[in-house]
Amino acid sequence: MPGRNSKKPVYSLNQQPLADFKVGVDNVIFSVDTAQNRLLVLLIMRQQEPFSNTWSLPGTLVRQGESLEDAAYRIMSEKIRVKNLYLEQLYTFGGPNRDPREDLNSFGVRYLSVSYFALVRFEEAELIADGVTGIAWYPVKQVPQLAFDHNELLAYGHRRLQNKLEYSPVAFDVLPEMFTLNDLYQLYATILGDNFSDYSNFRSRLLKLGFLSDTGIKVSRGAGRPASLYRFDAEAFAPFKNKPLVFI
Amino acid sequence: MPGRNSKKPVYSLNQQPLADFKVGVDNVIFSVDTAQNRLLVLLIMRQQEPFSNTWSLPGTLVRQGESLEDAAYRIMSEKIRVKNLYLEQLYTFGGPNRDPREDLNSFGVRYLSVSYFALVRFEEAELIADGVTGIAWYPVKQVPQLAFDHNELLAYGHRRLQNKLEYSPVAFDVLPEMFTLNDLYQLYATILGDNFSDYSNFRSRLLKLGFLSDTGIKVSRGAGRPASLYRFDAEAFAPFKNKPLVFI
DNA sequence: TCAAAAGTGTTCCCTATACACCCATGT
DNA sequence: ACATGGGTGTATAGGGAACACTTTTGA
Repeated sequence: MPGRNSKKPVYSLNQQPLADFKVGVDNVIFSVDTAQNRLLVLLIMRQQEPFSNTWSLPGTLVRQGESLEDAAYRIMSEKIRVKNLYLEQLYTFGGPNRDPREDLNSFGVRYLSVSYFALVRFEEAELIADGVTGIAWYPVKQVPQLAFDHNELLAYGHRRLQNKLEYSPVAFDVLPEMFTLNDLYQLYATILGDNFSDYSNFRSRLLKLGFLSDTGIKVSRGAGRPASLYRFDAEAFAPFKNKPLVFI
Repeated sequence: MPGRNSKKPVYSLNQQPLADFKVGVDNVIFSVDTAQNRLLVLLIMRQQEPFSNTWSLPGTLVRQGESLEDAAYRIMSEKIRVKNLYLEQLYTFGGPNRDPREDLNSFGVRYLSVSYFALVRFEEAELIADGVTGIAWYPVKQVPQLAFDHNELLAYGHRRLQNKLEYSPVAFDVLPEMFTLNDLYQLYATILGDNFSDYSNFRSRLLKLGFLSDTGIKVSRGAGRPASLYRFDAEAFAPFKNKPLVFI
């Protein structure tokens, strides 16, 4: 294999030039505003070309020695301070001419984008405003036109989030240590859309599964009977691991 | 942004050098040997370092002007001649030091791998033996130690195939135009493992869904009552599109 | 004492499962 | 005739959807 930086393109065995890539990572970061029952996504106002002054998903280019997941976490840490989160790879877009930068001064270098989706706790997620870049939580239902193909990416991430929620216990990664069953229900309802299930049925189904333990502690929120705080019991959940399990 | 092939690494705004990538595509290609009821995967005997003389999943490096999916299809067309197939992106591996080539004469270039999984018709898939490279269908249950992290990749692809089968009509992409319900049942049984469902229940469930149309044509295979040939009716299936639909 | 929220129970219906049984063909 | 595989029907159990009802608090 020829060395790096030879002026000629690298050829494979059958003499076809290989493409050179920079790799970007874009994150679809969701959170749930339980007060207003809205699903939010984190957007960044771009300051550079291409798509300057356009909202976009937060992204970065992968650095030397950095894994894809490292890069995904780095984006998070540069934009928000969070404790609880769930992160998972989404999809990879890599067609030529996807990124306008390929046409400019790139000299044949292509841009490939690996996307991740994340779910974080809204209450604890503190946005890092650097005074230069615009950054904001947008209700998913009201996102404007985004840069690149980010609208599609968001749609794809949204679908994936909905599936994850139905089939795996992501919710507990993002809920406080102790929570009421109504907190849990609201989380499901705002992500999956209303009418996804009756509250009392949701309740009994989950309790019957047996991995939610009642702490006995009661909390009162305004009028009404106080609610029990529950805790997710990871040990009791273990047998369900990797099993198709439907929560709704 | 600095031009290509400058001797210095490319720096982003905050002076961190970006990684340069070559992008590989690896395919997990499945087929079903209905005669012997075995799920097969296509393996290639590597001829080059690293992992020379080791079985591996068929792969290639992405060329200039070629999309990821193009590359995935190119792998297929270089190894087998197929008509019916289903292809879908799987996962992207991109950690540093994943590929031993990065240590050799790569001078900092990293190798990222985007994997695809495919399902093809075994009967029509004609392997292209070039006399040099070993190529073979291996029963999934008997695959040996593979190059790179390909065993994990295969396991991941297998799980994804099973899910796909349960929730979407992939089977019909890979079945002949007309097929008996037993053909369909066997396909499901060999991929999902036996005891996934009773035959007669599988039968009535699918027929009730209403997107399989009886052609009236009968085929006799040895002893026993002749079976009806059915056809997948894409129009009748349309309403189920994107809906969670369980076949098993 | 009444509204609001938490929590329990009941009814109905649908469907997955496990079979038993009938049908049409080759030998 | 009978073995073989295709195809139909039925009885039962469990679970989801809808909703009525009870309990415990704040105002």
